[in-house]
Amino acid sequence: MAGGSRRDEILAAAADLFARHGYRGVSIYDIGAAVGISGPALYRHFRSKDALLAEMLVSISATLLSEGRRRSAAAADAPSGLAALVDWHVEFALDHLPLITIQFRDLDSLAEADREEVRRLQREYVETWVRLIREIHPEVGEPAARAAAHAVFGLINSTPHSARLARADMEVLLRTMALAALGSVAATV
Amino acid sequence: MAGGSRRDEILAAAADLFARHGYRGVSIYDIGAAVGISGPALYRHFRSKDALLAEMLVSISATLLSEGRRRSAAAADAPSGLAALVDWHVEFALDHLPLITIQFRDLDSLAEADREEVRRLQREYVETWVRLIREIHPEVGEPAARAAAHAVFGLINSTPHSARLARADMEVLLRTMALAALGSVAATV
DNA sequence: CGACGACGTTAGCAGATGCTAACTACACCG
DNA sequence: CGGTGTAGTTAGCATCTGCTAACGTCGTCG
Repeated sequence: MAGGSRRDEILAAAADLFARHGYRGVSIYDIGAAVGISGPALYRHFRSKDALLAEMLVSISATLLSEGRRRSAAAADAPSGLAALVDWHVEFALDHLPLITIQFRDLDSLAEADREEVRRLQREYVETWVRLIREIHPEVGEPAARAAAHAVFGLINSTPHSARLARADMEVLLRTMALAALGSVAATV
Repeated sequence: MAGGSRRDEILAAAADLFARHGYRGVSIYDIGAAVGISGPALYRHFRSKDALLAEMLVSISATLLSEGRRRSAAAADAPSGLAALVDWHVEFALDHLPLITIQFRDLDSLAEADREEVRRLQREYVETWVRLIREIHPEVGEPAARAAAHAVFGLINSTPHSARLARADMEVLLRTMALAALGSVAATV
């Protein structure tokens, strides 16, 4: 059924608006106008404004996790697994710039249940990174590895704030910096 | 005059609330309640809710800039100047965790004029970094250096998302990763 | 053809929110 | 003692916003 096309159109428009003005800074009228319908027509496609955001955030974190697992598992050894994770995250961040912004800015606008679901997925994703980091640097403690993973996310997710570089150059720059940062972690023990 | 104490108390409480729920997720009643007064009493100290946020953001970026300039200028050469910037930014991020969150999440909630003022200060701060990066790596283009600076900000500003490490350890970890990331930039040309 | 389901419209309600108005309590000072 | 400025109170207005209700249109299909 191609009936999902309108839903997807709405999701994309909403993502763009949320990224620019924040979840609470966008009304359902704004979202409707962005796809050519007006206001409450959204409720033919989504149960609530919250549900729209929830679907967005859950799908982001689920995609990050499943594809991240797939790629790192396909690697021959730990270092190339970590490199695959870096490549995947960079690729995702550059392809879905608005979603990256939303995920770590509007997460708290979610209802308890959905927020927990997203947090769970994010935690598992982080654990994928942590496991590989500690496999490569066994002397690094788990909290330090987790903090390092978050730091690399921050580095890669900085895209929305710069993005004045050609995409290919940006890809190389972020990957290089991320790997260098990860490689330095062992020295901090 | 110690009359500024109430203002400062309000600013601190508001920063904390804004960081947790976002500017638009906090009402003036919430802020009032947080300092033991109720609602509209805030207007004895600030012209508007916007003005409160504006003062916060301008003061953050002004502090970052002026102290950043001071410390990097005091360094003997470019590499130690850049290291001084890293240290300063790490120190600030760890000391003012809520402010870091607010600055790059609620900037768009500001009125045109104030937002421009903050952006100007931020741009000048970034330029301080860019100049030093290019002095060390002359073969790196200006856009790449700027993107690299933003990436390092992202790395350091990841603090709010982790922070499970003892402060001293976090300081070392972030500084090491930031310097390693910066050192790798030349390899991307 | 007529029923129906999908998708859209406008009107309007209920609650939250920024801000003003009017008033009060009190410290300070000539 | 009376006047003044500071810092607080509550009541209430105007606006915005999420959401529901009631209704219209149209393609599909038994």
